[in-house]
Amino acid sequence: MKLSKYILPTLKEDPSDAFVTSHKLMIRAGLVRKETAGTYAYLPFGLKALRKISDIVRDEMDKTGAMECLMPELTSADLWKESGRWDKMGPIMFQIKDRNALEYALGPTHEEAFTNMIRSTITSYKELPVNVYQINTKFRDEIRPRFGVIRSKEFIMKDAYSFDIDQAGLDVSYDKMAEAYTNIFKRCGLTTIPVKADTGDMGGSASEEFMVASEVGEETLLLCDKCGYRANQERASHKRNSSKKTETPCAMEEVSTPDIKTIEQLSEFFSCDASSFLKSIIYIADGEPVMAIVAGDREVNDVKLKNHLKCVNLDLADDRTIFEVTGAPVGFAGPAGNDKIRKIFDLDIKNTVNAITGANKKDIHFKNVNPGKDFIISEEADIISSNEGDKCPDCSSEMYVKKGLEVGHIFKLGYKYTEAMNVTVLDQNGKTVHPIMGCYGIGVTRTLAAVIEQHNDENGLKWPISVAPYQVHLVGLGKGEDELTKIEEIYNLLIKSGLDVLYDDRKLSPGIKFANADLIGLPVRVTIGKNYFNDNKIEITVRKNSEKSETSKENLINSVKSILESIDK
RNA sequence: CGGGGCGUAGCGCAGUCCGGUAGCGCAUCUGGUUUGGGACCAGAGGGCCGAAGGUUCGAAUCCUUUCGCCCCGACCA
Repeated sequence: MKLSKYILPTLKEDPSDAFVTSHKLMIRAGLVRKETAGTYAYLPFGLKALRKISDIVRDEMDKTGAMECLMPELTSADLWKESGRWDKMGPIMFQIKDRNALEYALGPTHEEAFTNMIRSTITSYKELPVNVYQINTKFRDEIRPRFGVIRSKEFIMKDAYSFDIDQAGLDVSYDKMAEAYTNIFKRCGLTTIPVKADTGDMGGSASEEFMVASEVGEETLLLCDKCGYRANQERASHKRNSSKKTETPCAMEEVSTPDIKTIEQLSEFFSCDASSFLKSIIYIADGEPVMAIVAGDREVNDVKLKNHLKCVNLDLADDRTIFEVTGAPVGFAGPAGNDKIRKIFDLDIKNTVNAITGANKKDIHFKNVNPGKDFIISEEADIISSNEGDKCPDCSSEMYVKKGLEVGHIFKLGYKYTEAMNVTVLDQNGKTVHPIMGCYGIGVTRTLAAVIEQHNDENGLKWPISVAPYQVHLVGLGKGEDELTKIEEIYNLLIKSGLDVLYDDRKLSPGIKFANADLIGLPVRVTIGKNYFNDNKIEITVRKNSEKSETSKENLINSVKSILESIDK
């Protein structure tokens, strides 16, 4: 491809609306253009990289025996109503009507579509297991799209769904996907961390996320290097201290705490550590108020609480509700002397001694509050988030925290959809059974952004060869007809050898061409200039490490190919 | 949805406080000189100042409304 005829709108300056590296570079290097918030147009250069990624995904998926399909984007509301997600996922879906007022959703995911397809095509255990997938656009009405293509309203995803006759089969299908994912991300030049994750609204049992360590990551991971424990903060747990404090329990008494509400203010007022308090947070779980009680230095983990309550909606209660159920304004709630509300106690609470907590009266706290004496631990669960420094649940050594960007997610879904949508096959005994499902996603467009997050420097992109839009960047620095013809010869030579070449044939000064080559970051740069016209010397530069070498026209192809082979090793 | 910031040429920005009919850099086009790390000279094109309404003799600038974009939060297979 000749650059003079190529749409590659590179930018010298960072676009004003981009904040993260990948977003800036994707725009500066001419991969994408923003259409509006959360939607991007892929230009030729960006699409080429995207294709490289989807080709890798497709290749590895096909190797596992999975079959590529293509589901409609316009999905009937009936499908969603059947699974119960029309209302449940409502806000995230773009729900639309046709002229006859029939309802549709632009697919935010395709469990229903695939399940429906399988329902009408598979009838016997002999046909199982199957794994079907697609690489297709997803539409999600994100509350806040951000970071370029990392969180957008429209993005490309590879989603796969496995159907097995039993749990043992699902385990095999799941493991195959885990392996394929490891291969896929490795081939894309990404270092990923597989972590245990929450299954969220998807339901199901096991779930792993493939995370790329990144400052722009939206997830917090808890990691233990000693035993390899890796979990998303949403579901990470930690080993608790099992022993009770040795202090002698004292009698509970009221303390006047005018206008002192936050844990911070309380710590100062009582001059003691945040952990001495019982923090009582009021939530509304599917319309019912509940109180979550955790140590003052801890945060309630909404996901864990939601899972424990098995509720669909969990929100912080508004001020009025808080007043109604505690008899006090925000800041004075506590488990002691309040029997009206369902209370969930964190696992640590039973070991507290002489704690301080709200008295359910304005401007009053209790001190020397003790479980068993001043309140009963009616319901106990792990409802706090684990933090840096907490002890690993498996080996008790200290865990640390890293930010992660989710590029892939695999689930053991279970029977949720096959039951809800009544998918059945006949088993060996001629009995009607539901197949068991797994589902497996990869954010393809997000993976592209992740690759760029991991491969760049101050001058621009540094493509791994596997996803580079072109392998070779040919920079021609020729003047007259003669010289230009000689460069053209080299260009043709490179192309004939099967290499994918971008030839900068523009009439621009060398500085611009070099800066541009660095920006768009193709793995190998071949420079044809006066050294070639005078001494038959061709310069090869490796973008990744700036290593330069010289070769002749005769050895060019071999040199380039051997460099390409060695670079990413 | 809450809090903050911003919409002026393709891109990055100044001008807005203090009203007088729009400017800088880069990019683009023409001609010429240049050519191994973002060259130079001369010339040219390009903007209803996000939109609507209002105040005024006169609005990019003041007032009202509205739309959009970015950041933080809530949200998030």
